[in-house]
Amino acid sequence: MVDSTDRIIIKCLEENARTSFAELGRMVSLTPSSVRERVKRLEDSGVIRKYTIEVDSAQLGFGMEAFIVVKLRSGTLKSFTSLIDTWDEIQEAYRITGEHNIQMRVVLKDQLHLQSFIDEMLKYGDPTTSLILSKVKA
Amino acid sequence: MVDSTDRIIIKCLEENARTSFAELGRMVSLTPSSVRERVKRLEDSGVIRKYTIEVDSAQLGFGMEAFIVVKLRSGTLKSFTSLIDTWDEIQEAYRITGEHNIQMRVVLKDQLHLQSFIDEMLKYGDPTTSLILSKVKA
DNA sequence: GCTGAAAACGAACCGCT
DNA sequence: AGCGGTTCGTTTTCAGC
Repeated sequence: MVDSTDRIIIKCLEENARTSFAELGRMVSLTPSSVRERVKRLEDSGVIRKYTIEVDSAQLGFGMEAFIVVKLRSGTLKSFTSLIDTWDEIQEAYRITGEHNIQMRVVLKDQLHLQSFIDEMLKYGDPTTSLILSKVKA
Repeated sequence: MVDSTDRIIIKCLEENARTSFAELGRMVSLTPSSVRERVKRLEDSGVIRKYTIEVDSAQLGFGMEAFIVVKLRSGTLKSFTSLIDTWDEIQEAYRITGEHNIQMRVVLKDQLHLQSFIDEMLKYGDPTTSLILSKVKA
């Protein structure tokens, strides 16, 4: 379903999601029309989930970034996941295996903000916080 | 430096990084030229780090996704970080505070692949793995 | 699945305010 | 910072292979 040409296109779009079909075509020796058809297929089949940007949240006033894993108390999973969209601090969240049930990456203004967010998490389970010092890859 | 108009533009681009300047202009009541200038400023100042896509790695043959945190042995940090770009499994990696030094998200073909990757990590420190069950947000 | 051509649209550039 | 005009490139669509 996904051939080597598609894989090149995907890699280019991972590098720069605004690459034109014309330029993608130059990379894979196809016309813009053909590339367009392939990209459409990749979108429709869900291989390409989303076109997005990576943002420096520090410059938006969120100088603190952290991973928080939560061990939810029994019975709180459903209410927790239904609330997850309401917490703006959460950039991404995953259900995971192991000691904890949820892993999240959060952005926060400062220590006080972190404290209040942890307090919120304590309503549902047992959170463990690791501050992010720097991004080492991608 | 970043006003409320910029914030709207950023949010739109997070939703769809291929939104045209023309359409962004409609959202914030500015001409395409003005939006272009703002976006350029956001790029140059590093607020917008990258235009990228989110991909369904399962459909690319990597059916297993995991978070791995590593507690590096003393002295191995530098060699580890210099090698980080050579491991294709690692989608993103961060230096973090706490018990472990490195947090990564990795994609893998299957259990055997996971095993060999963990073996690789064992050369540098003590890895702990949590499989990703599903993405709950964003 | 890929191509090529036409029409529509958007991006880039620049002078102006 | 924002605007509008020109030019140029890109996207879209579609008939044809």
